Amino acid sequence: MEEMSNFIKTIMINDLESGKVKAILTRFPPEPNAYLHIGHARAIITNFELAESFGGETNLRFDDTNPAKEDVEFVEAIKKDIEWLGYHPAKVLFGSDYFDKTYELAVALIKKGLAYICDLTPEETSKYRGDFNTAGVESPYRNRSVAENLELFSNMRAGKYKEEERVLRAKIDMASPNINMRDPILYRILYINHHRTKDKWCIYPMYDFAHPIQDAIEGITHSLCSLEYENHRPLYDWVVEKCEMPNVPQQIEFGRLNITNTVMSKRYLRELVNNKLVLSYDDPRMPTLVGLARRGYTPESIKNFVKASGLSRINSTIEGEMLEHFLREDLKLKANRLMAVVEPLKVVITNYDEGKVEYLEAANNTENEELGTRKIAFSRHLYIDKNDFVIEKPDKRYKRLALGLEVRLFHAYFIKANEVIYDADGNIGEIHCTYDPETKSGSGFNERKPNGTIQFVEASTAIPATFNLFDTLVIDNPGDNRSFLERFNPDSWIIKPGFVEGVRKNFAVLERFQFVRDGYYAVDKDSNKDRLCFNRIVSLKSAIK
RNA sequence: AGGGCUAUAGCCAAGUGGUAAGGCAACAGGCUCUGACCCUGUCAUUCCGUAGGUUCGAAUCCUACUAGCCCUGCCA
Repeated sequence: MEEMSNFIKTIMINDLESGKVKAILTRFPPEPNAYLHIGHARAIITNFELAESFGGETNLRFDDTNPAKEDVEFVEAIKKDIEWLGYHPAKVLFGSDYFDKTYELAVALIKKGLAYICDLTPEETSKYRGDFNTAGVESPYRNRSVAENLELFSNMRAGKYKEEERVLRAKIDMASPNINMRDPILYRILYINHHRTKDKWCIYPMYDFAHPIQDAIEGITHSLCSLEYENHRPLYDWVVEKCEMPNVPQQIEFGRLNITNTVMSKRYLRELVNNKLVLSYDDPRMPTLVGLARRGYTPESIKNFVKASGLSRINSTIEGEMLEHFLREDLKLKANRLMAVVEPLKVVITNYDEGKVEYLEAANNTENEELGTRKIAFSRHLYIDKNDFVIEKPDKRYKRLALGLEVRLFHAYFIKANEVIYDADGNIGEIHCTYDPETKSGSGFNERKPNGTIQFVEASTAIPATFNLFDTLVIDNPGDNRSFLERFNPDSWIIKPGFVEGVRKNFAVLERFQFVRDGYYAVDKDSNKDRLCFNRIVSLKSAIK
């Protein structure tokens, strides 16, 4: 599990050994325009873990060069998410911190004759750019004098032109097969209040110009980004070279991470929230980090998942089962395992005194003694799960309760089902059982084997709970022609009322239950910290299928 | 169509000339006061997109082909 992102690691090792770099410095550069999701986790974890493995560091730098889309709400949320994952950026920076320097470098480029002010309209610019099969046509403004460019650029900054009236362009090659090199725009005019620099600027650098400069200024050694920036690397390198940055960062691309049956795009997530199909960005159905946290995912489980799933130059779609596996694994020894009943079925212990309640000792986690024990109630009136009872044992593999059979109630006694009481509709209403005092949990009773072990809760002390049954990630049916919003089915989030055992001291009422394939766990509704239960197996398996 | 990139099992993914790691999923069995967990076994038998070639020897080198992804925002 410690081995990850080998191809990048190899590059770093080589650079360190050859003396090209002295220490590794990476950065995570989100644009503060959305909440982070599990896909971003790959970038965060890769950057931090890789740097750390070489004793290096990682900066958090907000890429805020487009004030039209960005907001402080997101920078705060992103900071929290990174903290939640357990990472500590060496520095927290903003692209806008470098606006002065970026401007200076643009001026320097103009002086070198490597950049010019272009008066073409956006439409004309696009037309002049050509296409995949046609070389671009040089802008008529391409050969303005340095002096004129300098004056025009200064005027741009001073707010003498309207938006879209002029831009600063790099003078590279209009015939390049890489369209990014056909005199890319470096600066555009935007009369928008920036969330940090307010109205100081009315011109803003484009990503392609700002990003390499920011990396170089900070001394970033390896600038990791996703595959779609491959075509931008020549431009990235051009900027670093022509701006004569003393520090030369290296851009390395890697594939994005997707999860099956999950929608990850910012646009769709935003639509879900804006159309109120989910409660908010931290709705448990969302693949955002805050959503996953609310569903009970631990930072460790996400980190282990990302590390184990590796990294390559391929956009991967990993099965959701793998994410769940790492959650189960992480929770296995950490979580207190309480008992719960999703679909309650009344059980009356006919040979137990009415009104008496006894308390039995139960391990909070049978695999981890350190989590201690708790007292659980037992009385004449109990609930078990409907799925744990059938009239007649269907086959030898059936390990639950049936009429005439005996099972162990986990942490308590053997009970034997003697009679089924039907309700007015003819459905199974309750079961009358007898218990055997000699089989008390921990007594070492060994004279006969029960037909399995099931969970229960004591009726008078049980706490009503809400179970979210299918609150998986957002559903996406690829073959369906309807719009994404129409395909999203909020009802896939099935909520069932049930009970959780009610005797415990240190936990608030549990409200949200997340089913993870063969087990489930609950999240404390207030603190979001305590994760409980990892027990009930059978009924959930059948419920999910 | 021009350019760039990628192709290893159902899903991820190691491997860079020496005879296909690992994880998830799946299947079979064992154990069990949770049918979970745990344990055991099976899961690419000349095979690494296809076809050729070089070599004593290739997934790894060469050639050709095929498929997929990205690129014509004053987004990032």
